[in-house]
Amino acid sequence: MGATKSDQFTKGQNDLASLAKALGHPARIAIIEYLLKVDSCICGDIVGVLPLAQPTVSQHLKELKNAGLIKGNIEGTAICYCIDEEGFEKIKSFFDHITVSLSKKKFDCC
Amino acid sequence: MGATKSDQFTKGQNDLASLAKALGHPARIAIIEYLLKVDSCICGDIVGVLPLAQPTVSQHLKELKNAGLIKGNIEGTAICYCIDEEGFEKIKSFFDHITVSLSKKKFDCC
DNA sequence: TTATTTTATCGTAATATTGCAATATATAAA
DNA sequence: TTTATATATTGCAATATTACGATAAAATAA
Repeated sequence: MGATKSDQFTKGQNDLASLAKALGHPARIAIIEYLLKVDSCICGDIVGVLPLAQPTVSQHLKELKNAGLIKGNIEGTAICYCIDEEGFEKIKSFFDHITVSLSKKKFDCC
Repeated sequence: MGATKSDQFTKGQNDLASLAKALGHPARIAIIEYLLKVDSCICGDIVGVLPLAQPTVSQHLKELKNAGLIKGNIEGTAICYCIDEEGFEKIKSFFDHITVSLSKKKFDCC
């Protein structure tokens, strides 16, 4: 035991959980916030911004990329990372759906 | 090492990460979807809906509750769980902020 | 009172995540 | 070519998560 029973849930549930999981670490939230703050998506200085060692940052970037939340291109000796709007669209539509449901129903019995 | 360096990040970053992390499991996504689907927030049959054992479901419910995404009241021999709108508001405002940022800037260089 | 029912907690095994030193890879500059 | 610079990968230790059987707790029903 111990492994998530992914095959027992729908693809939609697993996809959403993967996106949320990728955002479930303060370092990765910080990376996204930094990408939103800087004007360009060239961010060769991302390692210097975070309180973590270079391999650790590289790993977090990889996870965000795998989840479809950021995109990266080789740019000479540096890597150009930027927001992947597609991934964020998926999460946003989930929360928009929740907002609509909440406005229709009354969940104030608790 | 292996423990998350939470103290190196801001409270806002940690709070957001905690909320996202709580949604980072398909079973917890399934629980939220179920709560949105049923008309009432009385959900004594939540264990029967999920492909997991009762203690595991109880644990997932506890995590959602700790994260502030659901609320629970003792209701006789059953527990009444329902959506906690406050938690979802926090996440939604984060994604709304991202959407605004994305519409202002061009992240299409990658 | 003694069942019965429902949810929570404990204990533990299996697996996953986090973090970093060491090292590899790749491009640019000298 | 050699050197410098930047990012990726490997390997491993520390910690966290996931899942469930066993058991406890709490309220209702008989």
